[in-house]
Amino acid sequence: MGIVERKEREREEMRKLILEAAQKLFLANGYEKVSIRNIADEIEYSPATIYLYYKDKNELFFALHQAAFTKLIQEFAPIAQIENPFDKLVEMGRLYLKFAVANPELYDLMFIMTAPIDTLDCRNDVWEDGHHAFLVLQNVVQACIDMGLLKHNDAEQASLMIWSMVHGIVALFLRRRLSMFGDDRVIPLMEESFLLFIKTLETGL
Amino acid sequence: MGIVERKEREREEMRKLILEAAQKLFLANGYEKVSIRNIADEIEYSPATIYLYYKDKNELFFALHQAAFTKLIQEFAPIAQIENPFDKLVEMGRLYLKFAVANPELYDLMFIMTAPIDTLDCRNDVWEDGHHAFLVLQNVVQACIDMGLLKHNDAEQASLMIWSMVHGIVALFLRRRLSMFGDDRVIPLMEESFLLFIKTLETGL
DNA sequence: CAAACTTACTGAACAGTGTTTAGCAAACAA
DNA sequence: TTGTTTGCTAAACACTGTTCAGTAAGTTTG
Repeated sequence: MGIVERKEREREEMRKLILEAAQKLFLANGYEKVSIRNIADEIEYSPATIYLYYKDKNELFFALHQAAFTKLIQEFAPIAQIENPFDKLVEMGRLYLKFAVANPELYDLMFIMTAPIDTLDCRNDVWEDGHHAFLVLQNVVQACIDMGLLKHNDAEQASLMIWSMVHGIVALFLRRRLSMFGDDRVIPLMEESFLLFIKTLETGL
Repeated sequence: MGIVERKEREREEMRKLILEAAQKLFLANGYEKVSIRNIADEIEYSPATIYLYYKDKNELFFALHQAAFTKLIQEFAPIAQIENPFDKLVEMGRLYLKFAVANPELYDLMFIMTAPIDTLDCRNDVWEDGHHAFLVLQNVVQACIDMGLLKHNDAEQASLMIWSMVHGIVALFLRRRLSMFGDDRVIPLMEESFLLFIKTLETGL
């Protein structure tokens, strides 16, 4: 009686098929131009079918947002090799920036768009992916404090400040609020601002 | 022959009527639920009429975004009284944060939504409102440098770093990425993070 | 004043959106 | 071979932004 197991498996495959089609269209055209009908066309099913596997578009976006988090975490793997926690912190920031610039749509989905978060809100769920990622940062900051590399002793506060700065520059860039600096200067300026921030952590501005 | 003048005046009044109706609905229901038809209903005109005064929805959003900037600048007026440029900088940050928390939809329109910026892009225009606001910050930072209150000597870089941090915390909050801290802790945490940032500017983290 | 022209506005349509539902055919269980 | 469940879809609903032909009023001209 392996039928229910097979059904379960088929169901998961269908969810994956939808998700990957959505991801493909999403990365190719940007999230604004991805409609349920587009995705349905892509996988050669009716639009209504998608609703048998995902409650609504927000839930689909939430699943995409989760996939983006696993990608970010993968790209963070190399930092485990770094001994010094402050160097680790700096490299985390650099990789975070790099990820955002290389995957603007994914970053948007993870940290700017409200769509994925809306499903959490209406399910009274917590944002586990985000919380987990924040705790990774907080642990590194705590390690810095423990080794006397940072004098401020509240790791949570310090982590929020650091995340805010890095997110800030990325968010301004992705939502085209740095256009006044000119297209050719923006990316270098972002990097310089990040480096200046690191220097400021060490010795003040 | 004051007819063309009167017509011009009536045109401006109509633009204002549309803008204020849009603003009202916008602040009451959030931008996602404001449609051209809603606005048309509000002012008791046909939806098509709105297109005689604004090219498209983005242009209307751009006009709203401009109005929000004049509001922000108004709220920044008191900082002119402050002598010490570093105190000025701190107060600017505080007012910026306050504005964002008090007017989340306006802040979103100014610094997060892409809609208003899209009209600039397709007109090959520059973001004057944003650039002007940034220069206000940059001037204060430059004054700090000139008085030896900040040691880093590139005011543009330093300003971008400061703006990024403050925008970052606001953007994370407005897009509900700080939910893990609990509704009651978020606002205090934001303020603490900001104060920690100021302290970091002075002496490092 | 009447005719010609201009302007301001609108009803209706177009092409799209997310989402729901009734119904149908195939797969399964009895 | 029945009866039941499952997977899927066509069609519709209620929206969205936007365009355009047509109308009625305002304005200018003869």
